[in-house]
Amino acid sequence: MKEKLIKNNKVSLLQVARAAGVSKMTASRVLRGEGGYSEQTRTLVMQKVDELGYLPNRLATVFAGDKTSTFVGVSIPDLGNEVFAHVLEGIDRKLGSFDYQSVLGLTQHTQEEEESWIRTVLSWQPAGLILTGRYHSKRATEMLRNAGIPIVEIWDLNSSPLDLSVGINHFDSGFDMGRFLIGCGYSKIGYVGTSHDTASAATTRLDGFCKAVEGGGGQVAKQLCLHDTATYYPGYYGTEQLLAAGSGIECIFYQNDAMAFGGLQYCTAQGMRVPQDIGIAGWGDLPIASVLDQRLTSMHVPHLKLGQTAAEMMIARLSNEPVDPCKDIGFRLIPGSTVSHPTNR
Amino acid sequence: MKEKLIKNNKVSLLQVARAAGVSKMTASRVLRGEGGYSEQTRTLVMQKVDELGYLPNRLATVFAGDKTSTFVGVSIPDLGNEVFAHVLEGIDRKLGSFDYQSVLGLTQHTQEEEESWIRTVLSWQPAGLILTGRYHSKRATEMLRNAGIPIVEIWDLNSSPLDLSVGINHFDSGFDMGRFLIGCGYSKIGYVGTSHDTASAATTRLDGFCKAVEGGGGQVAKQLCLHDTATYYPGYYGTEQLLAAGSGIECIFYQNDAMAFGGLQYCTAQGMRVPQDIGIAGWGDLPIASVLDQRLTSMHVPHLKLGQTAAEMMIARLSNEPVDPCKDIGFRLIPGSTVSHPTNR
DNA sequence: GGCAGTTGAGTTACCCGTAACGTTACGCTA
DNA sequence: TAGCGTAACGTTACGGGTAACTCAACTGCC
Repeated sequence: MKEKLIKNNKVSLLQVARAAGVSKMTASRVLRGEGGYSEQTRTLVMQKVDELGYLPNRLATVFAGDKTSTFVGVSIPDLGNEVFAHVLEGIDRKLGSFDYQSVLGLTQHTQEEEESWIRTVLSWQPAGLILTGRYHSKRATEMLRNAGIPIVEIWDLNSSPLDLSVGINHFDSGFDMGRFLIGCGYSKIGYVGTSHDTASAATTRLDGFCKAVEGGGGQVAKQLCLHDTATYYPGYYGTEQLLAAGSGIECIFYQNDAMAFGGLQYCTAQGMRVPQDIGIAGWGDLPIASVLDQRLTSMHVPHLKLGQTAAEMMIARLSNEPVDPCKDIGFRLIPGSTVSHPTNR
Repeated sequence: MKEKLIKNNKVSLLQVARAAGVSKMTASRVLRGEGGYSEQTRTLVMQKVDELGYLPNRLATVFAGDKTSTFVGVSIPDLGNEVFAHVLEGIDRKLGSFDYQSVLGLTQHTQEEEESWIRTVLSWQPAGLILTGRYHSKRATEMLRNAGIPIVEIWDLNSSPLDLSVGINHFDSGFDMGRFLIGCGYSKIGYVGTSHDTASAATTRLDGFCKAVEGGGGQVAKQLCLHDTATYYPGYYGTEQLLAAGSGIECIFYQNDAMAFGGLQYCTAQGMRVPQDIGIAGWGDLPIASVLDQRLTSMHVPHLKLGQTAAEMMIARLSNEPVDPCKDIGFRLIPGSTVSHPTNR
């Protein structure tokens, strides 16, 4: 790119104004359409804008006005997990329609990554932040409190959020699934997931699940937390590992539907019948479930809507409209046919 | 947030300097660690930084230095399609490790969205742009040329890029798949996809595919381009539509593996055997393929690596290192077992 | 003819950090 | 003790746009 040589070819407002034979201020007024100029002047200025290919410098605007930008920082653990890709899609589409831009941060499920990302992104004077999860490092929390900008914590419902929160109660969703599986007559149940972090929604879910199972007289015979991403293949080999011990597990609960599908495939490949020989339950109700010949037992969570809602709350706050600080987006159990229902017995 | 009332609580360098009893410049030098101060001064300034919770304002830095920011604009068509989620993940991880941030733009496959996003994002003085696809509106192209920043066009390999390009030759990948299927002995082949845009990689792929099939004496009997997202369920019902006509189609090529899996499920549900009764070929080699009991015929494309490479090229350019302007990331045909091979006949 | 009101345009200060240069103070040498 | 070098720090200008203010020219009305 030879243009780099002329790197100061950025056309500024002053140059437009000069070309049009007016002052910087007049040009600025025309650009902002706030009146105080003649139609003739307007036409002339706009013509020069076109001719010179002037693009406003928003940094200068923010800088001058002591305002915030139109950036919204969005932290997401990872995109290999379809769930979060959908959440992000919901966020960015909604933000975009209000002329805000997402500044992405993939925090890889670690608080250190999150803290360092928060520090960086705050230095860009964002209009607000949307963070996945409710657990942040001490220094991060401090920075967030002092930032003086709207903050939406998503995914994990937080009854005492830093500012705003939208998500679901993961403990309850795990609990409900546990109770449901107990109700189906299972007593020895396994779990396959990937989270090895105590401060994560998946862990909270598992806690709720265990509580319900144990409270219902069952037993979470084995919990497998793989060091891997929560997708198909880990579900497959995780199931293999889980069942290898031969501990008489009757049903497996997975961290999400992708893993559950992996597990389903493993079981089928081994000649096991689902649900007669083993029960399979997923979580999240991912799109893949729509084409399986069995309805996967799962927990429906409106991912896209969750993202949209987070963005809407952010925008409401930015527009100084009243916002309910805590929003439970809800979940819904899908009984499906990959576990055996008592009525079928 | 009551803090909004004190919205000017932003601590500036001047305040730190005053608190430490030094000049702004001294404080600045300490912060940048470029020497020219005593150890005593350094300690004092850093202490005040901590006390006051000072966070640098990077807008001011960029503004002052006439430099570019550490933003990289990244345009992606949509995230519902797993393929692009992986590409984005590759990009953001790599950029992040070099302290650059992605500013996301979901362009929904339209040039108008892209143009408007480019205009906005350029006004933030990004360090560079990564764009999906090689087709841009006239005005967008103009803006990009005048921007004077590195631009990486990804996905669709572009032999004469605006600046840099990395991707694959979609025509060839379609052509290879077409030739392969013809070699398998198929002659009446169908296609199911979602793209209704002539300026898209999927369309280019289909063109290559048709050319190979027709050149090989076969026939692309029916092409279905749904107005939907390229995921599982459209693959399912698209297959239903395609086969409803009863035109004797022997094999179906899909826009990607997710759609192919949807199609596979439809066919199986209808009692058809794959590949004996019908052949199924996908594209992209998505993770789901790793757990199917049949190896899905597909085209492997290193999505994550594509994203990483794009980010690496961007960083090289930004560091003034030499970069090969065109990089073919390549693809690899996966014969799989969902089409009947001549050797098996 | 004088004055208020309107319209267009110019002036200045400011936002925050950085580069370039100017100033001060101190220690060393002759 | 004058002279000089240099470490340490201060001062100033700048960048692009905005807000608030001033100023000039022209209109219309009494």
